Amino acid sequence: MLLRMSTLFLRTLREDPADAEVPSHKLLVRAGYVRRVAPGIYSWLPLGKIVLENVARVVREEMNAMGGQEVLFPALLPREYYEATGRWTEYGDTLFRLKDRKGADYLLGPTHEELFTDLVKGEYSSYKDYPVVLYQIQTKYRDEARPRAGILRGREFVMKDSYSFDLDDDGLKRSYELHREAYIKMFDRLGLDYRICFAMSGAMGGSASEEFLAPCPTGEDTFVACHNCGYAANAEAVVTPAPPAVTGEPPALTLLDTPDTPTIESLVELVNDRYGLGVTAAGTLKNVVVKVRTPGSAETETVVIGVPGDREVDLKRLEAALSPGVPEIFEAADFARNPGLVRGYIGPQVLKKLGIRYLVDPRVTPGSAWVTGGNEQGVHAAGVVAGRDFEPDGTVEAAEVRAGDSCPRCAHPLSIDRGIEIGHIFQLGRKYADAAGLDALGPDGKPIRVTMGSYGVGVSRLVAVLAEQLHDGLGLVWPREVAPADVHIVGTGKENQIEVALRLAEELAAGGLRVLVDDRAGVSPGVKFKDAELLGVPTILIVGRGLGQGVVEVRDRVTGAKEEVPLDAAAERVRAAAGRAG
RNA sequence: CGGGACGUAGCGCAGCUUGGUAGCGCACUUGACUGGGGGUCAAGGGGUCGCAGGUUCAAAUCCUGUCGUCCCGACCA
Repeated sequence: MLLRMSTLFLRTLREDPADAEVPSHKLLVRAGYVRRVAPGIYSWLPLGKIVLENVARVVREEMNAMGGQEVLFPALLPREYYEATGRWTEYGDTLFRLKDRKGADYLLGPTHEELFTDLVKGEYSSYKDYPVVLYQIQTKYRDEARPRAGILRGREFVMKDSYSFDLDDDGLKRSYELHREAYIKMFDRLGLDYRICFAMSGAMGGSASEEFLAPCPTGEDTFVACHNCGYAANAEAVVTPAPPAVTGEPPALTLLDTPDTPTIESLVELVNDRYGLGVTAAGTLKNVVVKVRTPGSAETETVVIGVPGDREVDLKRLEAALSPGVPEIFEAADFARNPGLVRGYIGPQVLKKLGIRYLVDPRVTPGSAWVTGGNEQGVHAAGVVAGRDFEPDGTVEAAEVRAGDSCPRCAHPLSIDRGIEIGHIFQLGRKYADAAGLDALGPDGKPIRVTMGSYGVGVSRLVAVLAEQLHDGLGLVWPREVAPADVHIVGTGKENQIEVALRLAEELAAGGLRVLVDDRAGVSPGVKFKDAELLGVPTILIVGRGLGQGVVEVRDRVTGAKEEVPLDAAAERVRAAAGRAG
């Protein structure tokens, strides 16, 4: 492959685009890899397209190696497929919907569980056909509430999604493990820094699930990690270790006169000043009211969430815990309709009487005593004991996770970081097979319900994540496997440098190397160097002022190391750098 | 959904307060110089000032509406 800068469709930008915040977005636009078309929708220009294809190639190779077979479904889908599984309604506003000329409902696929399931059902009917793994690399559409960060979180993106079909749970586990290993191989090949985290299976239903997160300050996902036992989990999936139940004589319930205590801090201060109780914020029980909406239904259920007062409710965690229900804010009008709930002074003592479901943080163990609302303006209560003064309807993981919280596995303090989800694997189970009636005929002539796994990799997102993790002050720094070229040859000078650069380029390209050569006439050396650094090809070969002495310069984009090499040894030197010696 | 900011050349921005000739940098074209760090000089091309309505002799500028984009927030009892 030989790309000539003199004719390449490329324009680099000196300035950052105004709408870019994160490094990957700025650099991919500046380096001429992508251009914005609409919010969350981008065009891939020649160099960007090459990188995208390279990432897809790595993903494809590893999928094929683990036994996956590639298919391709349409992005444009009729409503009926998503009707059967209830996702036409469950998916909500995130689904891109459209109508054809007859007024029939269509959608742009956000994922393709239904299609895969239906395809297998149509073709396979015997237990002898299983197991099978199918995948596709395809454009997906999600009408995100707020697309942001350029390629990192778009409304149109390329994703590899695969599905495994097995006859029993052991088979599913095996398929899941195979994917896990394939993902490890592909992400290692891409040179990424990533963590495998326990995850929630979310709206997809199902059980075991892990996310591959690339640590990154601009990441949208929060995850915890234990440096003692290796436990790592998405914040939404972190399990709070429950302290043991409290035994012994419970304190008496007493009402406290607490005017003007709108915040937990003010409450703690006043209670300690006035009553000398010595409570901390963690000893108070904060009760948050939400409305929980079932997707596709107009009905909402009022639910009260109880968390220790020193912690906020993490809406993402709550949402994950209540899924597929969607929690909504309880507004003033809602309080007006529920006079039993006294804003700012809610205590769980009355909830049973009001018929309101009460879910508590796991720290609220049986027998534990709390300072909480007195259900009357200006009144709180102390010695409110779980199991005696109120009975929770269940526990919920809704409280925020903090650095230093105990690891659920070994009790070591957890660290907390941000990351970008690049892959997700999970054991779907039989949800979609049930919806589609996907059975295999067993050896005994009886149907076996198939069990499925679902596995995703954000292909276009990986391009942005690589840019995010691998760049410096000068520009992009691609790992060789996905770089737009193996070598970027710069010809600069007014003698015959460009001619020599082109000759070298042709020689290397003929030998199978992917070559980008800067053969632009009348462009100053500074500009060419800056462009080379911005574009991020791993090896830069400069044919410049040294040519008179018969030497050229080889630079390593990653380390910045420079080396003078005789002209006739240059090709061999570049091949060695590209791992293609000989 | 809520809050904030912004829509002026392909990109980044000024001009708007105080109405009257649409400007700067990058990019682009031509020429000369320069030739190892986004170089210099000169001459150019490129604009329905988001859209609609209004005020006015006159609107990028003032008023009303509308559309769009970006950022922040999404709950603190």
